[in-house]
Amino acid sequence: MARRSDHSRDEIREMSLQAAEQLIIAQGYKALSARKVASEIGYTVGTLYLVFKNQDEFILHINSRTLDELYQSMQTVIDDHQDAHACVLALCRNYYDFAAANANRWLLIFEHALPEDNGVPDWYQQRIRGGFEMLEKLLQSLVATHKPQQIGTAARVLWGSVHGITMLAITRKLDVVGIESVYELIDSLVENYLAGLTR
Amino acid sequence: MARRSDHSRDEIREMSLQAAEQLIIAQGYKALSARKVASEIGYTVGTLYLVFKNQDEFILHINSRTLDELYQSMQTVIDDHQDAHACVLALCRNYYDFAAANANRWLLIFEHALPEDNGVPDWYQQRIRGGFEMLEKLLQSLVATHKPQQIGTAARVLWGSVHGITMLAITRKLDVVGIESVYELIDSLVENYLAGLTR
DNA sequence: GCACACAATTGAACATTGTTCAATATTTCG
DNA sequence: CGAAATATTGAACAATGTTCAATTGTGTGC
Repeated sequence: MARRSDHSRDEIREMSLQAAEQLIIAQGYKALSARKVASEIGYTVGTLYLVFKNQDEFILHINSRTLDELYQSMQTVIDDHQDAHACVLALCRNYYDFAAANANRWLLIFEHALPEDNGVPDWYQQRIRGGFEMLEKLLQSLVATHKPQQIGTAARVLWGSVHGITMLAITRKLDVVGIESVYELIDSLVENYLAGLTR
Repeated sequence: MARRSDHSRDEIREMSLQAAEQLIIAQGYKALSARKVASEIGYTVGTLYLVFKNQDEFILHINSRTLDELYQSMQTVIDDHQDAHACVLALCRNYYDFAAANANRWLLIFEHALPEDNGVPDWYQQRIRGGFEMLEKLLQSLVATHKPQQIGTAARVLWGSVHGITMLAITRKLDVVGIESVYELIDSLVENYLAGLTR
């Protein structure tokens, strides 16, 4: 039996999350199970329930870490660009790149959510808001003449659209095979939508 | 015991699919289970496996029926509009309306798909293609000067974008509560993207 | 009408899942 | 060193998808 001082609660949390991520990366979210994670970190199921309330909360934390990584990669893109227009385009491509490179973890974020999900905790709702705010700042300098509300709308349209194209592309529902690359779709969206906005 | 002549295989298929749809509509896709469906139609689990290969195939048929309904509603919209521009806009709104009105069944279409899904049967892949073709025809008359490949791209961009906005709206990930309605987002997408295309 | 063969249907069985919690092992403290 | 506190276990429960030998109903040939 593992001794109680071998690892702190936080260490067990961290180990569990890492083990879960490895499982998901390697075999997809359906392969995730409490027993597998527990045995991977050298503990048993019961211990996991000391540290996470239940599987929902566990997955919420996994998703939160994935979102953190995504936002971090977005920040890098923002830091690398002077021109706002080029930056928006790069950000949208980056969203697809991230999703493609981390498909299984990224999919978990959306497989898990239910329509009746009123119970999503505040800290998670905040995480979601984070992405929009980055985009809103950029759009603000791009279409300076627009009202804040219009910019909020534009940010949501772009975010949702790129998300949709990415989602369908990754789950192979776009009926696109090599002919048009996903970049082409994203570029078409961004260029034409922004052109329409600033017309 | 139900007698063997009480229902044909096709009747059992139909009854199973209807029972499953009721379950999903009422309680979401997670409430779907072979035993529940079986007991609902007055048979037992084993019978279901005479009629469907496994749960994956079962869900595929449920989704196929949902897609049929969606396409049917799209066809109605198309028949009701003369003007191509207005028709595209109405179609996009219709996509959200359908998804909102049939949230649980519509979500199942996307919860179920995996990235490694090479094994999606042809007849299902064809069903997916159906949506694009409707949109492509419309866009053809709208941006007649464009090459067929560009129209294919535009159809995929619009489809994916509306899908993404709809998905995030329905799963409450758009951080939009009343302020901007989803129609506003869809209208903004369609008007500005089409304006960009025809500029 | 009866027995036999065939086919439809069952439901027990298996492995696996999330989750709980009394029992146990280990550490800490007086 | 003994006792109290706490960390950890793992058996137990209900539910899942899936299989398949056993059973039961039906139709056919005599």
